[in-house]
Formats: sequence, C-alpha cells, structure tokens
Amino acid sequence: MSGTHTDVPSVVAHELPRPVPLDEFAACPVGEVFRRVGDRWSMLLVILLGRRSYRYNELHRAIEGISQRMLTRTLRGLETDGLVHREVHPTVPPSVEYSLTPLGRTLLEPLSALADWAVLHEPEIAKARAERIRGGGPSSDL
Amino acid sequence: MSGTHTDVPSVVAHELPRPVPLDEFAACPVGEVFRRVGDRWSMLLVILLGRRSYRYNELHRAIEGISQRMLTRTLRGLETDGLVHREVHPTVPPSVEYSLTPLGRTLLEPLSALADWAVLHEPEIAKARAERIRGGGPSSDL
DNA sequence: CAGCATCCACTCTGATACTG
DNA sequence: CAGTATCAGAGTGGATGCTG
Repeated sequence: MSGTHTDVPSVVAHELPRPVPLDEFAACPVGEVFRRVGDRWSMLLVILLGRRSYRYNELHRAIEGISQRMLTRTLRGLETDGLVHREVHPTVPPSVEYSLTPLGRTLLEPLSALADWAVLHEPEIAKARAERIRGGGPSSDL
Repeated sequence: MSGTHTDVPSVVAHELPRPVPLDEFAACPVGEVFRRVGDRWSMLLVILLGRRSYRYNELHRAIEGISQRMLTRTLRGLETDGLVHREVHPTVPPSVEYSLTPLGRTLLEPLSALADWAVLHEPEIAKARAERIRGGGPSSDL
C-alpha cells in the first residue's frame, strides 16, 4: 500500500490483542469523500471538467443519460465542496460556465488513477461476476 | 446496478446506438466500478483486507458501525467481482477467512491514492462546505 | 439557456430476530 | 461463529412540467 492515510497500523497490523476498533479508520474522511464523489455522476463531471470548462446544457448533452435534476444536484454538490466553480455570465440568454477549482484539479489525478484501474480490470470483474452467477447465486435480497 | 451498462466490451460492445461524444467514457466501466466500490463499506473493506486476512466477526468488530447484513452483503459483492477471496475452514465452530485476491490487491493502490487525497484535502472541503451553507441554502429537495 | 418543483421508483442501509 | 430473513426508513435517481 502506498503511504496510507490512517496509519494506525502499528497496533492493528502487528499484535491486535484486544478488540481495537478502527475508529480512526472507519470515521476517517475517506468514507465521506467517497460518498461525495462516489455517486453516479460526480466523478464523471470532475474528469469531464478536467479537460475544459463547460456550460450547463453542454454538459447535459455531453453526458446524455443524466437528468437535469441530477446534473444540477451534482454540480451544486461539487460546488458546495469547492471542487467546481460556477460562473454566471449576465447575458441574454443567460449562460453559466462550470469549471474545476484548483482543489478540484488536484482530485483529477487520483480519480484518473482509479478510472484507469477500472478500465483496465473491468473485463476481469465482469468475468468473475459472470462465473459466480453461473455457479448459482444465493441471491438473498441483493 | 441495473441501468446504464456497457456489457462485456471484449467482443460485443463495439457498435451501440449512441449519439454522444463521451460514449467511451460516460458508459465506460468507470461508472460501474465506482458503483461497486463507491458504496459505504467496500473500499473500507478492501483497504482493511489489504493489510491482512480477517475472519467474519473480526471484521464486524473492527469496523464498528457496520451491520451484519451490510458486512455480508458487501463481502459477497466484492467476492462476486473477484476482489475478495472467501475461504471456509470446516472446523467446529466454523471459521471463515476473508482476504484480497490478486485482483483486489491491484485495486489497493489507486484506492489508496484517492484515500490520501481525501485525508489531505478534507479540511478544504469541509471549509468550502461550511462557507456555502452560510451563504444561504437552496431549498429544492437536495 | 439554465434552471427549479413535484411526484415516484428503486436502492442502500440498518435494526431485529432467527439458524446450522 | 458465521451467517440468513424480514421489515422499515433514508437516500438516490429519473420523468415531467414550469419559470426568469
């Protein structure tokens, strides 16, 4: 693992004599950040906006599958967290330009790393998934 | 995970009726993979299992906040996708050991990169979020 | 053009109770 | 110990209609 965040491991990884909960781990920012960026559209928008700035309907057309509602919601969320900048040009008709903030641009790299992983290994995942299903899934309510 | 999906790209996914520039991206495996790993517990388990193997109740205690249901579901999901290996030792009482597969271990690095980003920039996000809220929250159902 | 409001379906998550 | 079954609530995402 490459220099991990919650390095509490001196306790956890070696001895673990008692039920040391991973408080510092379970409650660490990773989960929160994933909740923000791990939804259906956020990371897509971040990577997209990493190339250039877009206008609202431009994004709507580019993604093709996202609803106005989710586009707006996602952009607002990213804006709220300081990842995306929203600039309104008071023209007629109005035009709004979305772009990444410096903070948002820093996210671009780790996100791309994960995206690359996804592209690279998706076939393996699909294969593993298919094999499991053929084996007879215990379904549950999954 | 029922909606947009690009099926196994190996052989079958070269010609789709799509009108967009982002096709290879918007419908690419990134979204699917994020849906798998982007839930509340998956990446936590992956990073945790990246250190060593764990038994079921050991994980349950370690994470402290996850329900049995979600622990089982998440493990099953990761197992289905070939990221986690589940080995049952036919002892009495039974013991089940969970560990990362080689594929799962490859995920560890990009995941850690993102985790590092999260830890590093979480304060900025929290700050940006706090400032936005003071500005006046939009109603909507966000 | 760039949204907001409303309704609705589906998913995710957790609490609780029970089993081999 | 290592799960499974069921119920219920919150959250997510989409369709449609309307506005400045």
